[in-house]
Amino acid sequence: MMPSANAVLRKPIEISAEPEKRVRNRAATEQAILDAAKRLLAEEGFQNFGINAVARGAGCDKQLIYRYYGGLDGLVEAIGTDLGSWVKDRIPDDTGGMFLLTYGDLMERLALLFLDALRADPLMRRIVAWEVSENSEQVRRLSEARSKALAGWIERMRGSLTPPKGIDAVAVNALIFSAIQHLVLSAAVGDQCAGLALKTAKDWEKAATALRRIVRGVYG
Amino acid sequence: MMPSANAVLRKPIEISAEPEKRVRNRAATEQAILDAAKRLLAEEGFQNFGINAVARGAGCDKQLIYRYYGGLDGLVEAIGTDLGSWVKDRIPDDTGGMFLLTYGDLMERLALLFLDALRADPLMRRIVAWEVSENSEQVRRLSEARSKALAGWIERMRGSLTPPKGIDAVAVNALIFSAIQHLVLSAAVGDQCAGLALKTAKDWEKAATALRRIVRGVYG
DNA sequence: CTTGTTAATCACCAGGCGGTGACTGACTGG
DNA sequence: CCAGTCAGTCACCGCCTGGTGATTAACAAG
Repeated sequence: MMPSANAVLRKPIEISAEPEKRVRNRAATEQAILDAAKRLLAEEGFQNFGINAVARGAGCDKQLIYRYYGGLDGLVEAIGTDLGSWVKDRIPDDTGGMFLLTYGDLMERLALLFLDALRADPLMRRIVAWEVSENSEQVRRLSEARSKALAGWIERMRGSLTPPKGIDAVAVNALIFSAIQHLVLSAAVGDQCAGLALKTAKDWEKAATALRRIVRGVYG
Repeated sequence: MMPSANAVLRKPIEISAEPEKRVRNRAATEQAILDAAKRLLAEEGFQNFGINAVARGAGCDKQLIYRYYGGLDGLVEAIGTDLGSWVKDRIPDDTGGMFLLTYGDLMERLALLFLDALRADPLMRRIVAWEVSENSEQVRRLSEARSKALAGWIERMRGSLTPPKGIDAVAVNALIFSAIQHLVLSAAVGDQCAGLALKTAKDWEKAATALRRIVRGVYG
């Protein structure tokens, strides 16, 4: 049965400059799976996101995903847990040296920070798109984790500032953040949104100006 | 081989109160396919939208979809063509008896009309969600048809009104319509958006008020 | 060297998908 | 009456998906 030839065939595929393969290291494999899942979701979107694709991306057998995460659902939940630390890593927690005197100052800054953060994070964008496209249990949990982290961030930044009397800040802010999310998502797939080009830095500067104007319009 | 039993098996499944089946009517079949596609897309979303599902929904063989529409792409394009008439059917084209004196009056009315129209139209919502989730050729065409129809509607309603000087109306409006779209989409899947409940009529009234406030904030 | 544990893999399953070519059966014009 | 046209159906293909035992291989302890 040509054992030597068989051995050659069975040798794992060696991508060049990959000297040694980690073997029998559960923690590392778990991490590799989680990383692959996040990478895949960020790069390919949720459409072709499945057990097989993740396993392929992690370079391991899909069985391990069932073992270590209890299936795709558990894996998605693990991503959601990571999401809690997203805000911390991606969005500055201080005021950047400026003194925020009014609620309007605060919201302008938050809106612009959120805009940039979302633009820079493909994974987050895919999750937002996922949220408005599907209603499964897994995506609902993901959505919850995200909104909780975001609300926490806002609360932390808010300090003792309070919105102007007579304004439903929750509703207004929901609209403002909705605007940012849809704008960024739309730009990510087609470099434009409702006739507004969103490609060059100058385009984005215009969008930011409009956003500032809107925020200032409601909050002064 | 029990021909009689075979005949029974081959008899088409009769759903009760379906007395006669349309036979050999191409135009009707084409329409049935298109209707099934729109219905499926509206009810199930783009995730499980495929040749087999549409054929099943239309109660005909998928081969006919290839023949009459040249495949899924052509079918989607047919949906896009229909989209042009959406605005006409769904959103009033007149000013509802009110005189719009300012650009702010106009945009407030447009925003509220668009909000209600989108809330009432599941197909449109699915298409919007699709737009921000995928980048294929078919969805790009769909997106284009939609945005063109929308832009035309706005242009028609605008009349001779012009935005205030010094305001980038394109950018501002893109943000406003983005806000509406994301809000409605978010509500459609989870009855809320960024902590704002969107279930009861009262909830929506709050959202509409906030929207009015935002529009008035920028356009006066 | 043997035994047990556990990381990791393999082989296989049913079922759905998009897609294609051959077929049936009704109507129609010569 | 017969041949052509055309709506509609069927059977099949290869591929991929999610999911499940059974199996192999590395390592540590006795």
